[in-house]
Amino acid sequence: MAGTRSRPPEGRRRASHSMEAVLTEAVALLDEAGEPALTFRALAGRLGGGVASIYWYVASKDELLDRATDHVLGGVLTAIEAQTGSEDPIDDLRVMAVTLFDAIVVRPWLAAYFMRNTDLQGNSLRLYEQIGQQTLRLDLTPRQRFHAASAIISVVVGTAADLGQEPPPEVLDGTVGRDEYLGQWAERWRGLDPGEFPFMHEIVDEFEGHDDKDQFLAGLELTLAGLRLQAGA
Amino acid sequence: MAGTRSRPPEGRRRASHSMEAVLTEAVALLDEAGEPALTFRALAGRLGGGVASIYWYVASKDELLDRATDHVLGGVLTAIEAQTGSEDPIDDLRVMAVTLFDAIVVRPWLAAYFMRNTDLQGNSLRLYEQIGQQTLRLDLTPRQRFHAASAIISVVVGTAADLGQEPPPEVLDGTVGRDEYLGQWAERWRGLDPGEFPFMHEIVDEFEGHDDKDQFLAGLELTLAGLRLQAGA
DNA sequence: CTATCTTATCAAACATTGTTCGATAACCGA
DNA sequence: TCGGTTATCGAACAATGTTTGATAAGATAG
Repeated sequence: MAGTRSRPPEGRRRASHSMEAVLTEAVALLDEAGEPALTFRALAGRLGGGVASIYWYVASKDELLDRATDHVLGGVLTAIEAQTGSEDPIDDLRVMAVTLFDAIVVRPWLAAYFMRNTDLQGNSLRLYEQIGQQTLRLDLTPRQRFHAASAIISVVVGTAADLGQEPPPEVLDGTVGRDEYLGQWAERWRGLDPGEFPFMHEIVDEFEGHDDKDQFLAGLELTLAGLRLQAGA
Repeated sequence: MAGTRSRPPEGRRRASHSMEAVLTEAVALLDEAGEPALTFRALAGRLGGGVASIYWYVASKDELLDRATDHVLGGVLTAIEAQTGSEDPIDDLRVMAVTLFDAIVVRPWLAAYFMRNTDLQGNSLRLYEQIGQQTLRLDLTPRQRFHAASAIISVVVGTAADLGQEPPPEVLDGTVGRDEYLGQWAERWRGLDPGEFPFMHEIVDEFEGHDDKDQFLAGLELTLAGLRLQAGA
């Protein structure tokens, strides 16, 4: 049986990872092609090692995604902390929400794992704390503060997830521009029965060529206006 | 080679499906154990047929999920249409949002595929239209109406997805009650440094034993208040 | 220096998944 | 009876997350 077993390849060296490297490469894969691109084999290839090695650092793919999420959330958090300090706590809340929103737009995979993330700890917890601290400057009850902070996070994540859904491949390939894509939907809606779909006809012109960021800002503003009203300011 | 090939089993009859049956069983599987429970093999087993047969009705799992989502959305839509007609359009909006929210709470898998659903048509389109029609009764610009309807959907789906995330297995198994589960988080937060986490200490009592529905209603009310303000009513 | 334990790596196998292929039954109009 | 469309199904395929057992490399103790 000698020779059957694969003898130690002399030229081949053992790879040496680190948690930092694993997370960095994982995030890179996620950024390049989204969630399905992050496979253990692709990640192992990037790290120049074997597949099973990754399991020394994380116990499962879920944990890998949790850690990757927390990893990038660290950057978002420092960006947010550097921008607080306005006179108006509502202005601060707006800035924080926008910063988080922008981060999710750049990394659409964040939204999905922001929700699936039951562990309110680490940077996720700190982010929640930062937003909540602004509500401490408003004249609210503890319960209202609890609801306000949660509502703002929901608005950001909900809108970002809704708008950040992957466009169909023909848009990603660049064969069809975004405007053209929106135009196709607009065209379809214009063909609907005006009696049955008066609203779609009302907004189809607005939809065509709309900006996602404006849509988010408008929704955020509604929540902030309600909050300001509630605080009696 | 005669005999090698599996000869037609005489007692075994061919199964006969239908699109309706496929979707019904698919929804049943999703309801019982969420998204991962819906596999083509499990579905085929329920239908008493072969795996490949399902591919005559749907081209992929994505399409299966889209159709299943649209299927249950039909029921939500009729429930919503039966409840409109209040004097105050904002009251109607609230009822519609709550109805949709309740449907997602019962079926947490809906939230995920509500967002991934790029095809704004079918019942999804009708639902959007129903919500939008209420904004027609408010004194708003077309753009404001477009943003308002989108914001409400985002609030509902975002909050439902956030709150409807699957609790850990120990809660599902019933070995640990929900109150006990919340209590464990509360305990952890109480151990945080009060100087660094003043907000968490402020709301930990509210969090313990809170109701998800109340949390949603509070967030929704903020958006509706902002909307009412914008409409100048 | 040697022995031993811990840390870290890896190839290979395993189970499960979505999907495709080719065959073939069941029905139906001519 | 024939031919074509509709519908079903077993078997195989490729890709995935995960486990196993072996083993190298480094640190630590004797």
